Amino acid sequence: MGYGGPVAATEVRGGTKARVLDAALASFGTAGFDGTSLDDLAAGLGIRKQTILYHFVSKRGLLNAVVDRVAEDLTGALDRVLAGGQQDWERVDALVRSVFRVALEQPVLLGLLREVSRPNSPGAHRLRGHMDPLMARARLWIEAEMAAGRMRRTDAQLLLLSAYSTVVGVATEIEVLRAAGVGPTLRPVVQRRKELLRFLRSSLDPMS
Amino acid sequence: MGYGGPVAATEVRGGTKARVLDAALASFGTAGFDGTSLDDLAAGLGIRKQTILYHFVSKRGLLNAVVDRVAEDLTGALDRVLAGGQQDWERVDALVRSVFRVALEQPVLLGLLREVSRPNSPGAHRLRGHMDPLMARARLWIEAEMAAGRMRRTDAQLLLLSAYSTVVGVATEIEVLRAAGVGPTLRPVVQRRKELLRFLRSSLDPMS
DNA sequence: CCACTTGTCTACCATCTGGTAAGGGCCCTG
DNA sequence: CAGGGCCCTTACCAGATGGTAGACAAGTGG
Repeated sequence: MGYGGPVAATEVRGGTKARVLDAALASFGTAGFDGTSLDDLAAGLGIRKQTILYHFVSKRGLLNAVVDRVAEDLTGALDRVLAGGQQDWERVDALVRSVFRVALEQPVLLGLLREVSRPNSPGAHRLRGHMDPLMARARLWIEAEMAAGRMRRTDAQLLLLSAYSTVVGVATEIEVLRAAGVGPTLRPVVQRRKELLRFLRSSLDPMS
Repeated sequence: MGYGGPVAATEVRGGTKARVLDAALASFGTAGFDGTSLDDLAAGLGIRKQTILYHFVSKRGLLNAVVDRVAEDLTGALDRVLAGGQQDWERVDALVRSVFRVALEQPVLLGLLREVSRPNSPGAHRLRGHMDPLMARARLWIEAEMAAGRMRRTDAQLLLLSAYSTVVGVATEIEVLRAAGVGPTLRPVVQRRKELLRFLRSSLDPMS
């Protein structure tokens, strides 16, 4: 069967489940959920579709697992930043830079985020389950800062959502650029980061 | 059959073809190409799927027609602006405002644009066929302005692609906001427009 | 050594999909 | 009124899709 027979049955050659997860992330992020067939996905891994279903029960289950992993990656990166001791604006700056770093290191991750951000998309609900607490937490922090006079008063939620969609929009930008045959996409992405930081600063910095 | 029988055969009640086109635009833009089934689309219109295929030959044909219509709408709006006599920066400003106006009036249009901007997406190629000449035209104009010293020197193509993906990104933003239950989306979109204009101005205005 | 669990496979299925073939009502024109 | 084009329909199909059932190999623990 290509790779050399059934092998040791109990999860050898690098963890089938993890490999499926990676491939699914890439496929969902580029071809979309509907555009991904379990048969093709399995074939690409030298595996039968039923093996995928064994690990993830259903296609929806696979999507949920992928969403969970992505959310985990992102919140992990954010938590690591929050563990550092930055304050006020420095913290905002560090958070933004961290998210952009993750995004650049794993573009597929952004692709999935965009795919799943579409309303009525399966997985949108699942993603909200991860994002809502994060957003609420950030919102409370910002509002506390505003109350303490360390940040300027503004609509915290709208600010956060705007920042979020900027990040997701980076996925679109990367794809547009690649479609147009433009090579290294670093510069425009950095440009976006700069814009976002300026936007946040001009909205939050008490020194206008 | 629901709406009251076969009716006058020859295209009555508002033009079946146009109605299909509208519904397809909405469905492709929200559910995506793969996520749209001709049966469902037809059912939503009180029509049989074969009627759709009669008018558009195939699903791909339908997508192409939808892409063509969207491109037509956009280029039409742009041409109308270009017919006006603005010069230099005023022309850029008017073009950006025009595109954003169309985008706000027909959000579905943006949805499709985003869907189709995905590489490997069917329709991506078709869209490029419409966009490339537009882009080339804009690029030549900008470069002429730069040569004449009326605009600052910069990478025109990258600038245009960045502007384009900003507009497409608005679709993501609107969807994110709606998903979060935020009501009127006017303000953030205006914010994006402002950002884009500032970006263009700071890149192009010879008076730094 | 046997019972059990785990991971993968083969076989099969119901449903849905885009698409073809063919027919029929309606209008226009000769 | 006969013929043909236009619009939409019913009937049907081949292929792909997600999912179920069951077998089989290999490791694990008593």
